[in-house]
Amino acid sequence: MVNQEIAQIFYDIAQFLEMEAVAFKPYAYEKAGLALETLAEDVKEIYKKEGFEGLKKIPGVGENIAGKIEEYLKTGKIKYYEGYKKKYPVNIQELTAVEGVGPKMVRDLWKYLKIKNLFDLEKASRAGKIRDLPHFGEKTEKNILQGVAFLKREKGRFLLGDILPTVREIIENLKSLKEIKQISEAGSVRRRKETIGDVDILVAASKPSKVINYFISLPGIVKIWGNGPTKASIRLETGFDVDLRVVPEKSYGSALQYFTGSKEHNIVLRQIAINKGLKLNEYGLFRGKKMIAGKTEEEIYKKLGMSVMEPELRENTGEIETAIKGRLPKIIGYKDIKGDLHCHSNWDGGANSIEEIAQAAIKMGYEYIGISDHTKFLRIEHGLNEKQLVRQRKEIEKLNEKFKVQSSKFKVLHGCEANIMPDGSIDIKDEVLEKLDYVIAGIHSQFKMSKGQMTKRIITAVKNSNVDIISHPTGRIIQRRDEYQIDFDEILKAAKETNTILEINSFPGRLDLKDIYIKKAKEAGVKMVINTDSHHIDHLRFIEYGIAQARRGWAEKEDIVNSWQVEELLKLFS
DNA sequence: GCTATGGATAGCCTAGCATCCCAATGCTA
Repeated sequence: MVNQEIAQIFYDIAQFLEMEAVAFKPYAYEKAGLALETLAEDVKEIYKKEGFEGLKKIPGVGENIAGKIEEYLKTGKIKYYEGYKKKYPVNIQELTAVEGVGPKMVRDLWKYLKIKNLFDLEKASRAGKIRDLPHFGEKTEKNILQGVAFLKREKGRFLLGDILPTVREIIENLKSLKEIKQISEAGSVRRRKETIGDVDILVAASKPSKVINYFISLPGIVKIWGNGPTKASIRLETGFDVDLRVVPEKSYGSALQYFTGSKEHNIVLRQIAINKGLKLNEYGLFRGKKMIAGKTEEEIYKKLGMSVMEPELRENTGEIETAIKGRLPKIIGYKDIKGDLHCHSNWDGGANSIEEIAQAAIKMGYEYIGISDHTKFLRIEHGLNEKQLVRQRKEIEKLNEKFKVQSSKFKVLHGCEANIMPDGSIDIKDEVLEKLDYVIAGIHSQFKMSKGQMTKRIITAVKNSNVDIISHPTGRIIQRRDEYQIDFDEILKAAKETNTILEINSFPGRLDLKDIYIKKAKEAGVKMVINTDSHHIDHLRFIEYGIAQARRGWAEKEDIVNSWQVEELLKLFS
């Protein structure tokens, strides 16, 4: 999307301005970039419909920046930006991505050593050329070298699903210290963002130094970035960084609030505090020198005139205004899911039998489980044909009989994950689809179609009366594959008309739908289902990542059909 | 450069830590 391209340019401009130590403008460009990035509509469309004035309605976009957006839409270039690129022909994002390198350093590295990119930076630091520059030293050079090595190895961000288990382990480990009164993850982990830069852990403790010393001696640490009396930062051998911050108990709530973020959310909160004649920082909420709140997050939000909100909502995407009006949604809870409708069994090459999956689901406290194996087009995944689906149905019926005899209310539902062919048709005959409890349809081939074609393809599937659910609707794979070119609004319209459900796929690398689409679907009145797409019973636990994503998209129980009773669900499918 | 207030001007979130140089700056969160 063109939004992304322009946002990227604005981020670059912000960095160039930082290099020149220009006041306040960098913040303005960054803000505009962020607004574009999180904007659901295409700026091209906005400009087409509402022109220059429409651009100015985007928050953080005024006369000048709107002009630059217009210039880009018309010419594909922004002269102001081209000027800076000429003046500083450096890859600023790449260089500032190195831990410890910021715009001012980039400026000096360019000025003295003509360093343009990561390659130059690595070469110069290896050759020991950086240590002799003014305001640089041996230590800085060494840190830069390590930063470069890390960046080359990882792209710098990790999937939430790869990180959360380790974070929980660390927290459990720290809890063994009796000095620790309270502990929580904070930052993007607590907000359950789909990718995590680094991990923040917050502790309230009586003897901070003891906690810090224990923390920096945890197993699996490969590097200690720094440690002071109240904070420490380490890198684990798994590759990601963990920051620990220790605060006194009376400030735990304000520190948790502060370190949970997001940054944008906090900026607005601080502004609200200032408007009320107060000051908010990580130590508390103050009137003059008097602390009026800080022990809990609840009291801080309350004093600022709103109720406390779930961390997943804190992205400054309207949650503060909504909270002030007292209209925060009651978002779906982590225990609200009653069953998983997207599980692959050993019939299509998954790891477990249907009975094993059912038993695992019962253990998770589910009331039902849906078996949805691939269908015949996906030969590589051992997709089932019509005959096999009929045979599979018999096995499931037998299993359900068994549960009935055991007077268990648990139910196995029979579905499939059929393929949406390039023309939008489904690779299984209607008369077989009709006999299943439900049908999931998804795209597994030919991802690169034009926007018009792809939208039409999906809408054709949505309108098929046998199709109940569209799996991983946008097809993106985090850090690996972009979403398909689609007109999401059109798809929503069709889904609403036909009561078709969109999946929130919980697989850590998919999380598809993503949060802004979930919000849009909810607003459009389109129902969703949170599924894991399990190929092994160990994958069933991924459901929490899908739930997190749903929460980030403000979804409530009524929006998520597998938080419903099985009878309601079957009624919807029929 | 944006926003808010009022029609031109003020204000823009805040603090700890490391490094380099011995008080200030830059980076990060």
